[in-house]
Amino acid sequence: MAAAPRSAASRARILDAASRAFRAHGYAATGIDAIMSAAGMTHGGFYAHFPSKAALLEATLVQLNEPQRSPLFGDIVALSGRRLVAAIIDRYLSRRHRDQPEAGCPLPTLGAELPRVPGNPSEALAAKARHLAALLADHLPGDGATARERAQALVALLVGGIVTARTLPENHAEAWLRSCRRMARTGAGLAQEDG
Amino acid sequence: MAAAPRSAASRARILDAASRAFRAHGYAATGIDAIMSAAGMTHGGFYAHFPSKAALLEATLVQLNEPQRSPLFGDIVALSGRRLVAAIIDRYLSRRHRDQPEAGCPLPTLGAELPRVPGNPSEALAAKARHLAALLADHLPGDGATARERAQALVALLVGGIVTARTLPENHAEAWLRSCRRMARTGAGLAQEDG
DNA sequence: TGTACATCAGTGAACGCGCGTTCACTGATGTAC
DNA sequence: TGTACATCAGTGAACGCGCGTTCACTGATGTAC
Repeated sequence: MAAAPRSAASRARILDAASRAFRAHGYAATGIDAIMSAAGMTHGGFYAHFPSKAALLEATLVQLNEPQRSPLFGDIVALSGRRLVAAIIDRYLSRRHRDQPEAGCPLPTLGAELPRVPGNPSEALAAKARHLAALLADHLPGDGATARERAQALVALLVGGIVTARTLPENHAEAWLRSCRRMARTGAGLAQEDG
Repeated sequence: MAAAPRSAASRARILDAASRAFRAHGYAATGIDAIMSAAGMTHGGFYAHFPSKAALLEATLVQLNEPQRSPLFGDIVALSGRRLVAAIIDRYLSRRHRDQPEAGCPLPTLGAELPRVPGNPSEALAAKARHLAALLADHLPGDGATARERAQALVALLVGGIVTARTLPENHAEAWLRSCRRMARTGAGLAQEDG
């Protein structure tokens, strides 16, 4: 039996605060002090819940990989086929996702930083990319190999669409995202519907 | 007349070292000490050349926006039309670019970090994205509006392809990049040639 | 119900350490005469 | 050609500051009897 958790509620608050802060400001730029403040505590108590900042990062990524926790896709499990694919494209490449990194996918925010952090935390990110590609592949038209290929490129387009849209000023972001959504639908083999 | 530069060669060495280090390790994670060491000097002399670390970042981005300095495209100015587009896609989404961030495009490495840094250094990155999109649009098939749209999404796919491929382990990166290249060619309206 | 004690969760001060920045100084180079 | 001096480029020690981590301590909760 592992040691009993101290306070499950506190641990969950720390984990949630960290998950949002890492996505909003990056891993290195987020201090434990800020995380604990957001969780309503002082920084000293942190080490009763997690052995290190690196372990906290790992825990946030594991949690984000739980399907039911997936930030953007919680309520679209009822869909399937091209309606599912279209919904993922539209939610991922949305203005809301661009503007709220703290509530979005960790790939655009942490994808560039984590491969440089010692201890391979980017493995969890790679798993996220592969899971998303597998989900898309299951619902794309075409045979298996073609669908898998398209799904991989689609993930890249989603991630890159958000990364680039976040560097652009607000008034250019919307048109940019629309262009990305259009290529995503075409690349996915979906019929072009509305803009 | 502005003050005469101290040592143009030293300044250029600092700028080059910083440009590579920022792309390799990110902006915040790169110390002035490391940059000056790479330039063959001690850290104290830095402020004779640049007023601050932020100004150094700005200078590196401006330099990377000079067309003739563009890291990946130096020797393809002779091409045009779909051959140019195909060459950009193949070089950008290459194993070499994935493996050598310090010599590559700043968008995948700094795209997520700079929008969070105070002082809007990401404006220079946005300019990079727009310049690349404009270059592609000039050589894509289709009318102006369509070409511009496709070019924007293409930039997103290029950037996202490298970001995601860098999170993946080496043995999966090659197939992933190939998938991205294929969708990029299709999305650009090019005929599918070899893998 | 009441008392004594053990355990628990969180506090806040303190520790190294590295970073951006400053600055007095050194040695080399250039110029005046 | 030689001397005296000013200027320049880079050195290295020092400064605050913030961060990850540690730890002695406090107050609250639970349990034994």
